[in-house]
Amino acid sequence: MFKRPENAVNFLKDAGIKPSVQRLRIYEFLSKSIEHPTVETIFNALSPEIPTLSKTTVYNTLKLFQEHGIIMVVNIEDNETRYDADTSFHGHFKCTKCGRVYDFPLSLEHTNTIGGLENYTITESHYYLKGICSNCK
Amino acid sequence: MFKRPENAVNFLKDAGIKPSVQRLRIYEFLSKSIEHPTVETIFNALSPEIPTLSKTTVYNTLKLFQEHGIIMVVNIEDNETRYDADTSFHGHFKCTKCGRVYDFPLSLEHTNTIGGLENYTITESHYYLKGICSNCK
DNA sequence: TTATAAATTTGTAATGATTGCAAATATATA
DNA sequence: TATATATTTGCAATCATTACAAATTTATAA
Repeated sequence: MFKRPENAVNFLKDAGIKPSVQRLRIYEFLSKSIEHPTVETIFNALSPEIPTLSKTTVYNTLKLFQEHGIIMVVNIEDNETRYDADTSFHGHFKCTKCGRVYDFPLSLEHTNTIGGLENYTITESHYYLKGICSNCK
Repeated sequence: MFKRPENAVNFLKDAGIKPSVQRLRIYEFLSKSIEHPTVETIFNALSPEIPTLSKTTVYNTLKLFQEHGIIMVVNIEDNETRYDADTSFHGHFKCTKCGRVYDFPLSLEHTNTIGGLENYTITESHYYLKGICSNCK
């Protein structure tokens, strides 16, 4: 289970990112969210608070976060890029009915028991499932 | 390891798809390919053989194949959608250096040992890794 | 075979997410 | 306080994908 940093300012600083208002709000929103929001969702959610916010800033900021390794990209549908503040090894389940994306735990054994990749360096691993969630049944 | 159907005409028919020239060539190309091609790649490869081929046809055909369950979408980068004729349970490894996408075997135990998804119906599972392949090291 | 209907393919225009870029603003430094 | 640097912003450009209607091909019925 993801434990979101209680002090986002220090968390960003520790990651080498200067905590501007925009960056802070975007990180906070993402770390509080359980829905794995898209750029659109983030932008719409923060626009009221930060009326001058630009969508380009959201893109820039998320890219910056990625480069510093504090968020990950969730690529399930080819037409919607989602973001996740939880960078630990875990899986995603997308319900094809309600569209929600859920997290689920995944043990590291999964990666370790993979054959056929001897001598490959693994830097990222992504696991996702699709189907119908219990709510929608 | 994927065993490509030796008779593509019958394979398409069995899947309920009328085997037009375009559909046949596209399926054949995809099933012979090990590179998990994009629409662009497929289009460029087949244009010489089928000079009137339209990119829209490639899109339409791949969507049709998906709907009939004979191909799967490989979504690793958010800006490149790839396709795979192998619909069996297996993983993908993308080398971030050379850009190639490799298959690797994955046992079904992986899916079965997942906790936290009791009462969820799973219809699709995708597993991919990123890193550096042995060739690039 | 020939006319007619249905399916498929095609080209072009529209859409929509993402990126490039340069101006504007804010922050840090001398 | 002036100057340099970093950040944000808005708008235009790009690029993959989709919508759509015309053109072509294939199947069906007379």
